[in-house]
Amino acid sequence: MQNDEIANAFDEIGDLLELQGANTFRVRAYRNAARTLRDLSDSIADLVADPKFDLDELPGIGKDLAGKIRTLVTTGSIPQLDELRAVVPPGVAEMLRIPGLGPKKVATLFKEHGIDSLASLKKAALAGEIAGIKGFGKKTEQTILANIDQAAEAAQRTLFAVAAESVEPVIRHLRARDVVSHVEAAGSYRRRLETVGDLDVIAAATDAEAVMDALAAQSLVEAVLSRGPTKMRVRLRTGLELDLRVLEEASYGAGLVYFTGSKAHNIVLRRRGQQRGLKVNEYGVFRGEKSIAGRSEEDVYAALELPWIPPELREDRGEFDLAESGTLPTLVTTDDIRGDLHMHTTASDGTATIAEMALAAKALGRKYIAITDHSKRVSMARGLDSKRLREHWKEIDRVNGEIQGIEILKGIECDILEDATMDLPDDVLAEADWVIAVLHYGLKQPRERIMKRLVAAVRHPYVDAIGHPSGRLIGRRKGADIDYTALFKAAAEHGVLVEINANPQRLDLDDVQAHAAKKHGLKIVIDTDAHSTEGLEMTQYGIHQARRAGLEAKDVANTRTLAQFRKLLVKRL
DNA sequence: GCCGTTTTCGGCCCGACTGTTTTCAGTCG
Repeated sequence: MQNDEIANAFDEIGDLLELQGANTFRVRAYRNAARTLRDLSDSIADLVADPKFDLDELPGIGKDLAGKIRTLVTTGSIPQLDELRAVVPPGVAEMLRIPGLGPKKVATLFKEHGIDSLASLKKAALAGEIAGIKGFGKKTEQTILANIDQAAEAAQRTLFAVAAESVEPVIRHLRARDVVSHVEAAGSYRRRLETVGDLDVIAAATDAEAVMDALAAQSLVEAVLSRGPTKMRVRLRTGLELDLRVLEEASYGAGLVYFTGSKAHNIVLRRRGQQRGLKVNEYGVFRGEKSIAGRSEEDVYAALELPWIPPELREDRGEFDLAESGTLPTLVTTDDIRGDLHMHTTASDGTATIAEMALAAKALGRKYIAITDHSKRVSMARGLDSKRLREHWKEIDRVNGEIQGIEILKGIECDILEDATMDLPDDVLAEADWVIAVLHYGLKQPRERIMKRLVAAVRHPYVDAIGHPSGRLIGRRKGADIDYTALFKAAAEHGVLVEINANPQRLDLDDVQAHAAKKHGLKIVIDTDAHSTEGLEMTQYGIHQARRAGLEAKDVANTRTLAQFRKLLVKRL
């Protein structure tokens, strides 16, 4: 059983308990536990099986929840969840997805009016029966009708790179206004999550109305959804919704902290404030009525006796311990990257030639690249067989001799076949400068077979790195079922690198696994997997993921010079 | 249901906005 499934079960218990009007702190305990489990790199099923490990050592997991995890892993179900499901039909929890309907209102609809699904809710709303219910009204009924059809679809999150195209023009537009002294995107966008739900923008200005007017006039804004004295929510033409919050300059830092989140990080900050007799909110840090910090983020953290914490680490996943002990990492940046070791050319499914890719990479400041076209198994992409690959490598040598200022390595993205053998013969792979082994096919194989393939590749004498390990496509395809602990142990033993693939749809390894890889002593390589010259600019997305994993430049192999990089390829020394 | 620098009970983060109310509950982030 995967960690996600266990976390989802706890989230579902939280939802169902909340609908029953359970104690809110009890509900929160289930949600906290779900978060802990979801952020865990180790397989929970393995931890359950490990007699030396106590589950209640995990944060937010006590005796009771530890028992429920064990029950779920060993029996496949939790009796409490089954009982809750029997009392609350599945359609009731689905109603929670409609904006404006929370647990209290949904409980009223279900218990007092027998509405138990989105379909029956829609019918009642169309018949005008909702407006008459106590606590409801005409507006609520209209909101339900306006949102119910899209609520039937799963909550959509937007890839970071796509969200950037919505929020950056808005930021530029507001920044150009005289009335605005500072403006910045906050929320999960600023934390560089791989996907964002909605956008948060925070501005410092004395005239909030003028800022909100400016936003309303921005060409991307389709509709104003709500507007108060300091806060406004709009829907953009791209479909994303955006919250704008306007604060005075003296509160800007506190507001930025508050709206950057994460929620879990903020809760720890405010609790920390409480322990020091301080109140922390979006206006500042207060001792009684008196504000003692708020102008900058650094002030706010300092008032809580902490150094400034980079947004990418603000998840309550250990950053407070690092901050307190003065051991926060100096996170890797795009400027640290010297090489790009995964890209395609017209030889397989890329759109640019070797020379075009090399010159574009050079223009971005790269000192070395590896050309890694597909191997023959990927026939759709015109993958290379031994003969074509050797010819391709000759061409690479020729171009390498012609272009100054960047070194081009002869590489290959070689498939690990379903039977755990490599797609190209050993004598060919031996001639490469650099071999990335990847799974493209058979991603749905059971964990045992997936691991057999990955471990075989790691042990192979000429494999230097494992590329996009899981093969996932965010929001579209679940990755292979991988035992990451076993993979990282094997990779460490054989001196194999693991990739963070910077393609915004992949970002594979993810932040949790990349952090775990670092703890296993592995070096990570951040590659674009570019299929065009423009694709070479995707390094930044991989950097985001690496920063969220807490990686420093020294943890990333391709921050090194080519000579130093080659020394990491122990199999080729 | 969890947890401990006010510790094994009694707390558990904080405020804006909306809609439905006549002073506030519910929802959201």
